Amino acid sequence: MNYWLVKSEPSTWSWDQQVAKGAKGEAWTGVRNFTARQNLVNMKKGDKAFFYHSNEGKEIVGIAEVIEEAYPDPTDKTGKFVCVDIKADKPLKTPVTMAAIKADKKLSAMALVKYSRLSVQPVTAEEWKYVCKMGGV
DNA sequence: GCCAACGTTGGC
DNA sequence: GCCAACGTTGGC
Repeated sequence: MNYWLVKSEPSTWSWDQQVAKGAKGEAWTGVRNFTARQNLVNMKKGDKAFFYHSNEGKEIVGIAEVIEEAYPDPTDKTGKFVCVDIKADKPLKTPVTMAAIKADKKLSAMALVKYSRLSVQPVTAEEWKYVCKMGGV
């Protein structure tokens, strides 16, 4: 099992919208970056991903699960990019903010801090456990 | 709304 | 295949 972090601006696609989709989930489309694309390709069914709100909130708000592995992104006319399907798993009791992550030595090496522009990032098992604990999950 | 960081594009 | 220019992202 691998862990990931996906980012979305709530004005474009929010955690609440993801939750509303329920168990059938939703395609995670719109990735137009090769590094992020590679991470999508590496996702396996059953992997978990933090759901991060950028711009508004700037915090990890929930946990999603990969329910369909990478396939061509229907919103990409060039055919170069892919998407996966994810469903909302559970929310964090306490959202973990960017400020909290930056302030914590254990998390200061997270891709979220180092590569803030990357929209799909890997998360280590240690980081995963630690953030879950911070989030009260 | 500004600006730094960085990925992508295209000319050579 | 290098590198400058450009565009986009996202924190502040």
